[in-house]
Amino acid sequence: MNPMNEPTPRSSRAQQRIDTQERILSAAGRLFAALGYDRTTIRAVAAAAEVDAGLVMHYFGSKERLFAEATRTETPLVTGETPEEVAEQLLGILRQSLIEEPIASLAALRSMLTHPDAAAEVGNAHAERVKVSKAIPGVDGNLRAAVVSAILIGVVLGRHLVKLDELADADPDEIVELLRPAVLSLTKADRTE
Amino acid sequence: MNPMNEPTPRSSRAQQRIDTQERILSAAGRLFAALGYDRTTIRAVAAAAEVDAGLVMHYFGSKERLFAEATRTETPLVTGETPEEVAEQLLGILRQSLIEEPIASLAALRSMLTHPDAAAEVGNAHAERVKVSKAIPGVDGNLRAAVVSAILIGVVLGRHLVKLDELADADPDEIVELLRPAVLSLTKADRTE
DNA sequence: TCCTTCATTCAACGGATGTAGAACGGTTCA
DNA sequence: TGAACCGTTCTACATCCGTTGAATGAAGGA
Repeated sequence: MNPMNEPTPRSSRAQQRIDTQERILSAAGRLFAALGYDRTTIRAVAAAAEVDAGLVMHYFGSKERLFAEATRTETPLVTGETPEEVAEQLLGILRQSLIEEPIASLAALRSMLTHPDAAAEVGNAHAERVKVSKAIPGVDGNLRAAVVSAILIGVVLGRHLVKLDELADADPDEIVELLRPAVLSLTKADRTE
Repeated sequence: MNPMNEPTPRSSRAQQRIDTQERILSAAGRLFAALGYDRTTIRAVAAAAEVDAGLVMHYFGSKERLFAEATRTETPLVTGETPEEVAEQLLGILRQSLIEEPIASLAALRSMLTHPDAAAEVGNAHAERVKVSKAIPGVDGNLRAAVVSAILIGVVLGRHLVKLDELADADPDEIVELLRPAVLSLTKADRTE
C-alpha cells in the first residue's frame, strides 16, 4: 500500500486530529483545575485550544465526558507491608504532589465539592489508599487510613488550590518532614483499645 | 406612644419582615452548604424559603451579598499559651465541628474552590488560627500552624462534604483521639533545625 | 480528475440565571 | 375613612450555557 516505511504521511489528517484532541484535553485540564467544573465553559476550553466549541462536542460528546477524560489519572499504588513502609510511601506521594502540580488531580479536587463525578473520582483515589489499611494495625485501621487521606487532601488543597500563603511558599521537603510524625502516629497503632 | 409595655404589636409588619429574612438566610445557608455558590440559585433559595425570587433581591441586593450574610460566622479564638494548650483548643474546635455541622462554615468551605470571596473567608479563619503561631515555637511556627489548619480543613471536609464513609460514620471523639498525637507533634517544636 | 471523507466552523435553539421594575394588596396611622 | 407605606409577587429582559445540525473546504483515494 505504501512503498516506503512510512505507513502514514506525517502531518496527515489522522495526526492533526490527534494533535487537536490533545490540545483540547490540555486546555480542558488547565481550566478545570483553575476554575472547577461549573465555571469552566466548553466555549472557554475551545477558545484556549484555538478551536470552535462545536469541535469539542464533536470529539468528546459532552462536557461530562470531556471532564472524565481530562481528569483521568492513575493513582500510585501503596504496597508497603509494615506501618513504617506505608507511611514513607504516602509521604512520597505527598512530596511529589507538592513539588509538581498534578493538573488532572487538581482538576478533580477543585470540582469535588460541586460535581458528583469529581467527588467519586477523589473517593476512588481515597479508597485505593484505604486498602493499605490491611497494613495499618488495630481495629480502627480503616478510620486511620481515612484520616491520613483527609490530611493529604487538606495539605495538597491548601498548597495548590486555596494557596494558603505559608503552605504555598514552603519547601516541599520541609512540609513532608513536619508531617512525618503525624502520619507515622496514624499508621502505627500505638493506642491501647 | 403605646400605652402598654408592648412597644410593637406582635406579628407586626417589622416582625414579619425579620422572620422572612431569617427564613431566607436559613434556606440560603443550607443550600450554599449543600450545593456551593454556583449551583445555588436565587430562585431555589426563594422556593426553599417559600418566597418569590424578587424578594430575596429586594432584601439582600445581590447573590453576592446574600452569600456574604449567609456565611458570616465568628471564628473561635485560640488563646492558649503553651503548645499543649494550643493543641487542646484546636482539637476542641475540631471536635465541635465534627459533632454538629457548622452550616455557615460548610457553605464557605464548599464554595472556597470556586468562589473567590469564599476562599477569602476560609483564608481569614485560617489566618486567625495562624496567629497562634506565637505560641508555637521554632523558626517554622507559621508553617506548622498552616499545616495544622490544612489538616483540620481536610478532616472536616472529608466528614461533612466529601463524606468519606469511614470519616462520616466514625465517633467524633475517636477521630479527635487519633489526631491528638498528630496535632501535638506539630504544635511542639520537637525538631532540631 | 472526480468523488468521497472528514476536520472544522457557523448559526441557532431551548433553557436557566441574575436582576430590574411595575403592580398588587394588606397594614399602619392621621 | 382615606391615604401613604411596604411586604410581596409578577413579568420581563439580557446574557450565558450546553448542545445540535447544516455548511465549508481541504485532503485522500480511485
